[in-house]
Amino acid sequence: MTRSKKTPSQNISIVDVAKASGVSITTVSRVINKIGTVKESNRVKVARAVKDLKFQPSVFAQRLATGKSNVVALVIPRYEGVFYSFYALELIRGVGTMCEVLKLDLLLHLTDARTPLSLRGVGGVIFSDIIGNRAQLEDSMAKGMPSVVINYYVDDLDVSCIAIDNAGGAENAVNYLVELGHKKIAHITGDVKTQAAAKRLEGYKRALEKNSIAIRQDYIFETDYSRGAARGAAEKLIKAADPATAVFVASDAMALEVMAVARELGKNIPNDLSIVGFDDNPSGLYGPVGLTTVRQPLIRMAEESVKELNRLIGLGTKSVKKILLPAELVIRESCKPFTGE
Amino acid sequence: MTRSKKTPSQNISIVDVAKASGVSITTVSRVINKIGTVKESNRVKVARAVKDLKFQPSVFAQRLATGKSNVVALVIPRYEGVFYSFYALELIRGVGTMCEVLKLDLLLHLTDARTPLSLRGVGGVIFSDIIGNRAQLEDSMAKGMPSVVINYYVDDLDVSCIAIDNAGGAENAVNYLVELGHKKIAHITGDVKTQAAAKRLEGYKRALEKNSIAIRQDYIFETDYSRGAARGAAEKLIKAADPATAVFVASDAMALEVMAVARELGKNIPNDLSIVGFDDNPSGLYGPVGLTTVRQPLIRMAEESVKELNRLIGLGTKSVKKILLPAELVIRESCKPFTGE
DNA sequence: CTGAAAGCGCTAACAA
DNA sequence: TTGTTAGCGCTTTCAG
Repeated sequence: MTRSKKTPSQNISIVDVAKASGVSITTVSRVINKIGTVKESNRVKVARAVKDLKFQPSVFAQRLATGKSNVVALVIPRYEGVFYSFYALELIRGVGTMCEVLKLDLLLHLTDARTPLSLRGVGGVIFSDIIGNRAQLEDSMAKGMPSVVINYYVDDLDVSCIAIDNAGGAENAVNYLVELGHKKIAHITGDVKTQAAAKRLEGYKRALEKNSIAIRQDYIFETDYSRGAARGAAEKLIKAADPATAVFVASDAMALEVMAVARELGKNIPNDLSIVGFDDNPSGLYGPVGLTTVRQPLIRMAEESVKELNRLIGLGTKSVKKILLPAELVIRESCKPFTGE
Repeated sequence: MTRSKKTPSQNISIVDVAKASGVSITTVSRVINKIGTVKESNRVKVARAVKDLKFQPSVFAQRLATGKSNVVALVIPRYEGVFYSFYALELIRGVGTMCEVLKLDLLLHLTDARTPLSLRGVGGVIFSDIIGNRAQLEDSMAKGMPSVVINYYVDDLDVSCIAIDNAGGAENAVNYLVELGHKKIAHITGDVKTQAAAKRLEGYKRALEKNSIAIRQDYIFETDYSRGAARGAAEKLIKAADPATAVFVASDAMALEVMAVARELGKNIPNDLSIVGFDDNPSGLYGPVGLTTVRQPLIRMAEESVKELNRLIGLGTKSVKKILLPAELVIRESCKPFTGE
């Protein structure tokens, strides 16, 4: 069985197109790559042959010849809390969509932080968050690989990054509660191993300080972003001897759980407890009272990261950009002014 | 500026390794590809050179030379309801993890069903569901591309597929309700454009028929899998003149919404309404009463699909497998025997 | 404006 | 066991 033309487009190469259109392969290459210096009549001939033969250039040959790759690797730490989230899906959606637009190939790497990444054949890398896998980032940079980090603001490395202003967003949320008259404001954190959760906690503290409200350790509940942990925290929070009148929760998913617990314990939201979440997860819209929350531009962050990476790949240079996107408060119905004494 | 060795491993080629170890590139190639016919002493020499030089073969050159590609494309229709789900994330996680294990590259395609897929350089394709993009599947098959479809049982095409027994799972769920004594059993469907939702509806009807319970159109509420739609359906269902005593809901996310609505309307779960969901979404574990549901082995389905694709790619043949994975009932607290007259 | 020819880095007969 | 050599399909000088 000789290697015959089995499937159209499978074996059609630039040579076939060249023959069919009566020019050299060089000229065909020029047409493919839209290099202007081709006589119109030839361009048309080649174009028709390409159509007729359903020719699609081999990406491998192209990449081998040019040494360039338009593969974008998206690296997501296979970290329980992080991956199972609204965040992960939004991210993949944003990055995926922008890659389709820019004609980039998206390679997905779900990595345990330990194994070194295989970056062969990759043109650039997007690191989604940095959780224990800083070594992978540094490795990538050392290889001269265009890299951008998202959802993590990298201070001490010369790398492009795009993150959300988590501290600022948290501060807005808490300020809002303060303006409503609350003084006893609790915080249910996310997993503080993530920068996002750590920054939200930081913003919470800063807002209290600026408003001269003492920080009470018994009002801070550390969790891992899971609903189970949120439930536990909520129970403690509500049953406390001197309970808070408002709570800022590090994610909407958790905030919804807090709402549920409150209701089960006979509390009314927002009359007995004001709640602010973080994410602007559409789930927060349903349920009896809309969840007041902090909106993070996740899709935009994801899209920007692809654009930035594309810029870096194209440029070949190392000009680095650090972007912090604002997070904005979205007021719905889960907060009430504090009317106690 | 000449093209000098900028970064180690960037320009190291098989030639360098051959020189360093004093053998031909062929021998190096043999060592890389673990072809046995190499004298041990040479194998060691080459291995050391590879280590020292941090040589990593160029995947492009390899693929160009062999004509093979180990890139797996995962095609997910960019379809609102589908992508925003527990399902999508589990799927990506399962496929992603198995690809890392089998050393396959995972290419993610979020596609609108219209644009023809660019499959150049891809070794095989996994179609997640088929929603309006059957043409893409047929195209892929026509090109002789190893293809497998998941979450959609394809009857009429000679293609491997792995799906969940949605009809069977639904039947189990409804049978369980019948066994509990319920006669008025409603169903809130998912988006029946998806096969999964259609099959669940089918299973619901079949179970009723087998139990000689008349199917009532006013007990069937069609939705699009969204929480908003679930809410609307739940309100109608509960406020109906002759309300059902039990409901089988096509997804856990929706079932949770139904629970919430019921509570808001002063109903007690499970005393006033028994609820069964579908998915075994961990969210169903929290909340005051655990959600009885149908567990689908999503991760397993995802993993199997990669294995199957890998088999097809390796085999080169066209032996097709069609697998239906069982969906099992998980009993928790959201259902009670019917004690009415 | 065009084409010949030299690679890109690797694999796979085929000889030795 | 090993090495020689001919491609894989395309891009890119460099001469026309």
